[in-house]
Amino acid sequence: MELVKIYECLCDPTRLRLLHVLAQGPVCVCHFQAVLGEPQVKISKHLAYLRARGLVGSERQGNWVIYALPAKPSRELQANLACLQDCARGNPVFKRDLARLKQIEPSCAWVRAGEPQKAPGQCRGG
Amino acid sequence: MELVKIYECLCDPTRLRLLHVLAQGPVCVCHFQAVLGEPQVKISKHLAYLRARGLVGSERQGNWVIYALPAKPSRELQANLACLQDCARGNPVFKRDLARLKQIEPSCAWVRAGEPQKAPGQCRGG
DNA sequence: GAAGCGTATTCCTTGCGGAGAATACGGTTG
DNA sequence: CAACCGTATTCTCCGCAAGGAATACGCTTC
Repeated sequence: MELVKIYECLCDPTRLRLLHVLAQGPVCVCHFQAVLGEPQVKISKHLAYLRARGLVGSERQGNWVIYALPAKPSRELQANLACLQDCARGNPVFKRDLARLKQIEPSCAWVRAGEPQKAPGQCRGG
Repeated sequence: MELVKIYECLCDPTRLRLLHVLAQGPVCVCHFQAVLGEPQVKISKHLAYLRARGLVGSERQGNWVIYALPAKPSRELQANLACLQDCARGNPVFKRDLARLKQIEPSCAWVRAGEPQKAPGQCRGG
């Protein structure tokens, strides 16, 4: 059952936060580090887990790797991502993640636009 | 996060089927055996897993133990159970379970009514 | 109270996932 | 090409969950 694989991806708090943030749009690994406040290995491994199961896709842009939700998620995935968004409302952890994402956002507008990066500058939102 | 516990319960095919069937109403263990076609140990252990995490409740009636979804599920649980019902539509495994449940149903109307069992008779739907 | 039924709990083995440390990789910059 | 950055992949340890076999439990019946 594909459903089970989806739930396996959802049954870890870190992955839940990653997917919740990704619902806002593509994000690179170092931003995930800043937003979640978790070490790079942890972020990277959970993203690999999600990618291996088709819940996210990735694309390299220079040094950075941008992750995004699939363009055409399956019906099951779509339903569960929507459910997650719904359940996340009111949860302080998820809200804090979004707040941090907003703070960082301006420094990576090019990610959203899909343009190649211009300045080598810092990726971490600071 | 309570959400994670819910997803941990959902990431096994047997438990998914149990919960899906339970959405139709209370069911006793031996009916689960008949409906899912799985051995008693397996059913019983997965039900214990769900009960320990508050996803189901149980009540003894003579020799039988009847399981049911909680009367007042949390918002998260409610949302995810609804999502599961939605995703289950069109899935042959889930459909087959419901079909078997319908066949058995007449033999355990007393379960639904909450009455104590009358005849000792066979519990397995046959 | 002994036998029978339905259900739960051990015990064991197996495999997978999580975490951290160290290291390897690909790409960019001088 | 050397140095550096961002990211990925090892490796090892540990805990938990799944499965099956055997057994224990609670309740009913005779």
